[in-house]
Amino acid sequence: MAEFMTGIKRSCYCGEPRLSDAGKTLTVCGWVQRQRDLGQLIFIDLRDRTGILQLAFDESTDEEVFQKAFSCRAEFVLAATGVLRERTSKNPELPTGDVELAVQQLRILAKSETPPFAIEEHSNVKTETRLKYRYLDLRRPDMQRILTARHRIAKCARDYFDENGFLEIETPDLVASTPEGARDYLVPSRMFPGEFFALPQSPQLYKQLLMVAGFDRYMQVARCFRDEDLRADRQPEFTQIDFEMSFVEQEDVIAIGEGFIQRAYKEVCGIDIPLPLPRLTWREAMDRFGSDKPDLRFGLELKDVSGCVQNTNFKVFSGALAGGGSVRGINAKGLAHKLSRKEIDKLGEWVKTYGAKGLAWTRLADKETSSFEKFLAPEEVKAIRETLNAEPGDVLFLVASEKDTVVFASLGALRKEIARRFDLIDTSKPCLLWVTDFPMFEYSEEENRWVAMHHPFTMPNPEDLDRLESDPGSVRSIAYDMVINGYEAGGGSIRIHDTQLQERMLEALGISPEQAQRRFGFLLDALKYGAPPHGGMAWGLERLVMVLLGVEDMRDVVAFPKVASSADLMSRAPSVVEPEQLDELGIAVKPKTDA
RNA sequence: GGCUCGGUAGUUCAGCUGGUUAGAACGCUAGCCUGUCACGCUAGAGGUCGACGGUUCGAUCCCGUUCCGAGUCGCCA
Repeated sequence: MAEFMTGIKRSCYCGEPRLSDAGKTLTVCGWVQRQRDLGQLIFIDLRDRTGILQLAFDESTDEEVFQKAFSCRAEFVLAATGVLRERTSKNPELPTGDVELAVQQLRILAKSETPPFAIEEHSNVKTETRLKYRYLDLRRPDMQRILTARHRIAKCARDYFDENGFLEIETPDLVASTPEGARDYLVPSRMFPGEFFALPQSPQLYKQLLMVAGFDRYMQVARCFRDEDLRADRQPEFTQIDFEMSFVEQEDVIAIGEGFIQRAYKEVCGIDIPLPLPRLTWREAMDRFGSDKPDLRFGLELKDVSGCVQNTNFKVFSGALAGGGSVRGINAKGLAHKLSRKEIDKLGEWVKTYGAKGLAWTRLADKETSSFEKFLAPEEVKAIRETLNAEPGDVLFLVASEKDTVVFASLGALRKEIARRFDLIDTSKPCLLWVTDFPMFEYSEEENRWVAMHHPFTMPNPEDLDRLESDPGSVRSIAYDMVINGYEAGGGSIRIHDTQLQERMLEALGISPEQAQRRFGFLLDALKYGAPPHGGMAWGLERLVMVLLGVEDMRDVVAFPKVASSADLMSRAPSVVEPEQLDELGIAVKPKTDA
């Protein structure tokens, strides 16, 4: 039978008592980390979210209390009252290691079954088991630390934006579905059978409406939902630190954004981030790093060698150039003796997953070997080597494709892989930057049309406006991403606040006025009633926690995360529902068909 | 949807070319122990080798299907 808290009150956390508190009568509550039974002497390490305190039971302990201590097992929940005293043998490993509680009263508030895994730091238990018993996993000190830091980052955001005149305003979680962008999670409507709400992918439309409504500085810690496949750094439900402001241009938003991240690093990590943050245009980021979220903590920059093989007879290269693509390469400096022929071949197979047809390479070891130089004229080889600054001991990697996107994706990934494999990343300090001047559109092969790279409400660069219809691919937008250590930590844009321009944009995207009216007519209407120039940005809170704490699995920064199939292993969601529930919603579920 | 990897005791793992009774560590249970702190010592319990089917005299091992998990490509305005 469990005991209760009747008549007792916790006086402090387990991690708090110090030698200076010796002699005080304390009551602590927590979980049994470990019980050590030495016969006539029992020690119990009691744990709560602040730390561990040793409880001591000896010949001075009441027999009944001693018997209770004897029966304690891992994860029992205790309340212990006693006198804090100096230890005879101290434990320098523990902040409370100079003292122990000589227990006079002990209540077993709850017993516990033997936990499926030990509740301790750095536990080496597979994700599946941890997630099934997430409430136990979260008892571990590292998880408690992460969620505490997550709270502090969110609080820091609220403080910072509050101090800068922003109001936190909640936008709805049941919204209209907008097929642009990610797949929506749908919620059936009971009142309108056959109709659906969507869960928001972001508060985008609503925060723009708040600008029209005159709340010229808004922020929100907003829950967002995207029904897409998961990754180690992607969950289907996540949180954005979102803000929007009126009467501003890009520089104003960037200044506010930088200010927040500087403060978050200071408050959470104690790290000073110098401002302003460095910037790269999207073009430069792609050309030099093959990525719109480049990790600048290491080199291995891409070089365009198309010019060196302009008139080459080598069909792989000439074909790529003729098709409108390029030939680019990176120089894995000094790695010739660390990268075997076999490993290079494996990398060649690996880049194919990014659409590359292959990987051309030259290994400048004692004996030079190359997969492609024999097909080139000597002056072409010379030019390539010069462009890549090739020296003995280097390995050169080249990718040619008719599509620049393939060249960038392959080399960008290869660059990261080599850095990771050979430990070339300087992790001593974080690397933050802005990537600006994103293209307005990207061509969707799937849909056979231009789609908005950011979203359809993004302001095009006024300098490029005349090419909106004639050459959409060349139009830049007033959009910017904040990149931290190679993660897209946040992003935003200046929005279109002019009705005519917004209509022109939708037309360029191939969205008919009727479609537009149906999907986000309320925003288009609102723009007609005096919309101020506005813009903003949002960070992924989970990404921020990951990058600030150096955590690599997003599940570790979410209290109750989903697994790759987007299921919850603990609650077993999603689950089938009662036929009555479906009836009420007017929904018939298609029976599973055998493949 | 594609590709790759994994599933063996409560946990983390080992298990050779298919062969008698599937092992280790930690954990767990019991006993002993007055200064431990990853206590120590002694003894013990604990297995549908993810599931189903096939090949075989014989399958944890080989084959097929399937379930679950991980990574990744596609996807993620």
